[in-house]
Amino acid sequence: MVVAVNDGEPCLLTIGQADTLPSGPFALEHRSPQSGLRGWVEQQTGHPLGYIEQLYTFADRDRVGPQRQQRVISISYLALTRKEQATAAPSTCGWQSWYEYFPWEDHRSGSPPVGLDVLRARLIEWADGADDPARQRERRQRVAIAFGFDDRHWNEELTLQRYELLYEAGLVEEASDGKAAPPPAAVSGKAMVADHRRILATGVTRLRSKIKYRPVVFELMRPTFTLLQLQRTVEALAGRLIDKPNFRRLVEQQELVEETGDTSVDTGGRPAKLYRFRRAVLDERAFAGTKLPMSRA
Amino acid sequence: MVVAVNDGEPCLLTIGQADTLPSGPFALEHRSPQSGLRGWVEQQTGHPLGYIEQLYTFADRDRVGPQRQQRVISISYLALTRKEQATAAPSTCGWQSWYEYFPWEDHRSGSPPVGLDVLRARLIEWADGADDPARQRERRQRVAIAFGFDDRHWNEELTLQRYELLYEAGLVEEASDGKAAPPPAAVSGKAMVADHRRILATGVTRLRSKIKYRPVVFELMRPTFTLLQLQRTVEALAGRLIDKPNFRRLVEQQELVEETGDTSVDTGGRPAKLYRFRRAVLDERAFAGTKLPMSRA
DNA sequence: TCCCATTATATTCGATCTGACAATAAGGGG
DNA sequence: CCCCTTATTGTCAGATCGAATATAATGGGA
Repeated sequence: MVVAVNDGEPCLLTIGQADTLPSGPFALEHRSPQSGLRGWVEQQTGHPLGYIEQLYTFADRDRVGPQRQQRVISISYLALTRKEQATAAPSTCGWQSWYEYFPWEDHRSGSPPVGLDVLRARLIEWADGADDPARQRERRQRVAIAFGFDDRHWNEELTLQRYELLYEAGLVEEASDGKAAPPPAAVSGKAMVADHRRILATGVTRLRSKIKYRPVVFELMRPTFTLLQLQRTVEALAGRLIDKPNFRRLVEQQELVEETGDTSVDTGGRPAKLYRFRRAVLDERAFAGTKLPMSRA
Repeated sequence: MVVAVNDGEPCLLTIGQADTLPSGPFALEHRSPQSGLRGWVEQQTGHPLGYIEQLYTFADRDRVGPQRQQRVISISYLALTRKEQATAAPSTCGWQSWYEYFPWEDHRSGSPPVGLDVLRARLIEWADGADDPARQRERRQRVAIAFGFDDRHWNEELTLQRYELLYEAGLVEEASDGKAAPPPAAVSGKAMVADHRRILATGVTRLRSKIKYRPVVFELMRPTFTLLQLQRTVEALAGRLIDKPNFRRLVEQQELVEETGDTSVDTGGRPAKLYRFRRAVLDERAFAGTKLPMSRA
């Protein structure tokens, strides 16, 4: 799964009918699958992959086809890059906004995305269709948490849980069992081959979580950028709006960026200072998770 | 990597001369390696694995031996269980404190572990032995961050980084290149077969991070426990002390536990209330990472 | 030229959280 | 009944966070 953000849209590299993630067998000439992936993508996009991370390894029997008596092992990766370079890429691959596959995940407009109410209604329908009342309550609760019902807040990090719920409820095309038709693609999103959309959901979840404690966003930025551009990129990934002054405060007090001295020729209004990522922070600081109530030193 | 905590010691299941992690080839009769692992460990320990998580998949050429022209794929897992059940386990496997392999990681005594000063000295030596001054500074900084020099605080989540630094500096047995002898095992820890100690370091890092945002500790607890026992378990994993009142506040305000009504027949002092894990929280709440400066809803 | 729309940047404020520490409660043993 | 030990509760200052306000710099139009 190769991700880039341009013009405020989080995009993903696809092949085929925009329904397949780039993939291939390991070639033995590479030392690791990582380096194989890197070479392949750099050739395709003309841009180096700044960041690669393993997502998950699938080794289940019966994953590919129904009754193959052979185990296929697939290692999925998450990679970050930029797509600006208009390279003469083969027409077999292209960039797609990832919200085409998950329309319900884009909350940047301030209001819920179109179709989310439809999904909610059908999810409640599904929950109420459970066998016994206990299971009904349990389903309703899961749906309420994942999709932010009642007084609960929307949690952008639950992308995978949401996709799994929709799958379980038969509301995405991949899970259509013939019983009930899923909603139109504008609501339930574009389907992908095999379990590729699930891998995508895993990657989105991982990335939305990761940007909060490691400075990986900068892999998606141009060498210099304004703070608003940086914010828009984070918003694109998170799928929700961020408070501008607070975002600036956060970035500045962590000393993640430094001014270049230049200002941006922008789209109107006061010119914005240009910044660059301070790569030194990667050496200066350790970026780790959250905290625990510590004891006296 | 199978982890349990008993009597305040974080333990790990080993085979061989306590230098090998349990492992085996996938059997085709299992649907997934996960279920194969589960069955195998349950048979060995007599206790169900409460939690399994994939750690990392190694698929590099040359990982096993120097010049095998065959790719071996290893999927490593982290699993949590309890070891109380004195099962008639085969003598081939046993439990070892994980601090036997990482003595420098145990900061629960309040003071730095014995031997850490030796490692620090030799690490600085290694840093100063770099080719050019720039590389020297870079090494010193990495060492200072990972091992908490100067005014920097000890960060328990950097276990993997620390092990990798020690490896790079040739201070662990696995990395001995014949040049300089690593410190004695009491300082540099017990070595393991192949890269098993690196996998272990990965697992420790992951677990130390995970306990902070997901309630996985309870997989290591008995059905009922006192808050101090819970705290001691977390401390065992984190390798550092926790403030008691603050820990209690954290656990209670998140409603992770409920009183059983009983009190513990304890080792002296006021009896402690017994608690049990509220499994319902897993359904009630979503446990996700940290926060981002959000916008007005 | 001056005003205004637009966007950037700086500052403030109250609520909440966190680390640190003090105080009180409830047992057992001498 | 005193005292030791551990459990439990409470307090308090500083940091952090979400929210909102105030000021600055540009271009465009009256």
